[in-house]
Amino acid sequence: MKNSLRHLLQHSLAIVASEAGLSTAALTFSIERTRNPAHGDFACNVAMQAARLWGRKPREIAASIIAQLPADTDLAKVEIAGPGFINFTLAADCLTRTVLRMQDAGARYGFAAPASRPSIIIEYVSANPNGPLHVGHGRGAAYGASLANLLEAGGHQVYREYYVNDAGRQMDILAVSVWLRYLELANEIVRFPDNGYKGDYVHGIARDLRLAVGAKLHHPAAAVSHDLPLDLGQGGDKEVHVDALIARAKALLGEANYRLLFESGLKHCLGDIKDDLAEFGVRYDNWFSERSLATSGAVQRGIDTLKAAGHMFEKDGAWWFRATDFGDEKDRVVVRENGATTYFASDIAYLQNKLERGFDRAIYVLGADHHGYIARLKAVARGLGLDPNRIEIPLVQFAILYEGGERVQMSTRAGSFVTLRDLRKEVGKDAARFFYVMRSHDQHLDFDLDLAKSRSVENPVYYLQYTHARICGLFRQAAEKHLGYDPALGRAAVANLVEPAAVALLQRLMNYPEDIDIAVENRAPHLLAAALREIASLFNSFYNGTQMLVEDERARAPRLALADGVRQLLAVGMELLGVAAPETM
RNA sequence: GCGCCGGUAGCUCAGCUGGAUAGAGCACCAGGCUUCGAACCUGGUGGUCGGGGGUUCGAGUCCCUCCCGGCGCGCCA
Repeated sequence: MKNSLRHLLQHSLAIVASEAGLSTAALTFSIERTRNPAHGDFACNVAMQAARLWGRKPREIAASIIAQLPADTDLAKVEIAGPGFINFTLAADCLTRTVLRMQDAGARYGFAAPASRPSIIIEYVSANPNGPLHVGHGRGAAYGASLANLLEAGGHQVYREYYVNDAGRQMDILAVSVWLRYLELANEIVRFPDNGYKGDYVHGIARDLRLAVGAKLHHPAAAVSHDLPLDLGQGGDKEVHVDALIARAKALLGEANYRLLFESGLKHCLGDIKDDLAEFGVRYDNWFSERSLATSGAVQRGIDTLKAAGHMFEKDGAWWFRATDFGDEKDRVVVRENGATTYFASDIAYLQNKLERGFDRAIYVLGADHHGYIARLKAVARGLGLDPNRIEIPLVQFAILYEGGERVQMSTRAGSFVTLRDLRKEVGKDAARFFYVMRSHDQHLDFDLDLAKSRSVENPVYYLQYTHARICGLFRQAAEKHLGYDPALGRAAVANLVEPAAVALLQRLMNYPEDIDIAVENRAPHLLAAALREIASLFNSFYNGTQMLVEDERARAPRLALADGVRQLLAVGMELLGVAAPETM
């Protein structure tokens, strides 16, 4: 609708401008839905914009434009208002035909044609597999999954990927944490490192490991702790201490057994994460192994690419990426003095890999604490000779947990956190998914656990589900009362939808495709959530004030057609957000 | 210190490229079920859009500055 109005206006504008010998080249204008019905359906600011450029009065320009406007069957009225707005009122049947458009489009109402927009690889969560997901990860999961669905609806081809950090020091720390718990089972008590993973799940992994391999990994406590540098709690350095412990584990266990230990931690944690996310309705097309980047030579190739392009230099025995050439704050180490590649080296390879797989865009959904990555990754893209605009990095702000009015501190390492699994058990998948994406990802989220747990009825997700169930109930009632629904008659008689509440609902429904567009372009699933709530609310107003199951078929059929359209729209919309649409509650 | 994200009703938050009288939910007040699902609906109270400048026909939105809060600035991942 906006587009066709824009066409009409541009046609008219060209005539007005040429008659006055003026140019429209620098002229931009907006067409917006009005909020006030007295202003018609759409308003355009073109006359005011032109007034600024041309130095004439806005209302005079508006009058000239209207005079040249071609006739259009969708338009009932065009008028000047306020400082020079041009207000458009649509023809009545243009509005009611929304019901027909919804029926014709079916579940895809508001969606763009598949593959009509650039293809996207989107990565979300990608938490290190060294413990269970906590509620902070939940937000990234809910946002990422909903966004991926939304992008698909918006015509993007979407590929969902999880980057598994199955290499690196954090995983080694998990391995030794498991090992020490394993030794404890045989009464070999070694002081647990301050930097180790203290969560209960580590004991569980250790027990499983003991069952699986027996005493194969056993060593006396004295041999393990012999001559280790002091830990933080002993007045030493926790990093140095834990690194020494890792080295000790490798030395005592040997390559094969250390691998066994390492894999037990990885398998367990990754398996737990996969199950957790699946139960949360968060799915992936691929789980991408970080380690595979090293073994396949991708890491080396990334480094070579940067070297060949002259963006690497050697200093203090290490190899650096000259990120400052591309707008980053500082240069970044890629290969350490000891020859090991950094995590950043994997990032380079992974980005190169993603874009070379043929995706037009790569979206990284990251936590707000990773914002330093934006400049860094864009610098890498440019260094690799790729367009940095192909990378988008929406940051998900922190979810701050409150329980009993107190802020809950979270730390994976200290083992004190609320897991995503616990949250799902308490508030349910649907409420949790909706709660997470109700707000802008850019906004800090106060997650009141008490409210979410004990008074979950107040969660707006129930409003949507209730509305959906209510419409389903309506059709059950229709069948019982033998007041059937004739879709064809509904189409034929849509002009009978004249109640103010029906008109308000139809207007909102007519606008829905635009809502989807805006949500897609802004990577903002919360806008979809808001649109669904408004539509549900408008439907409930209509429903409450108008008897649906009336004897008169020509009144009943269009009302039911409208209700059916809303039902389907809500069901599809909720599915995009990962929320179930029950038929009864 | 530098950088990123915020500051909108008592609370939690919406507010697409700058548009008309700044919205919703909760809370509070007053109403609505012999009738399709009252987990609903109708109406009302409630605002220096953090402060101050600026840009212009017009600023919650853009620019500058200050204040407050969160987060980040490793040869960690």
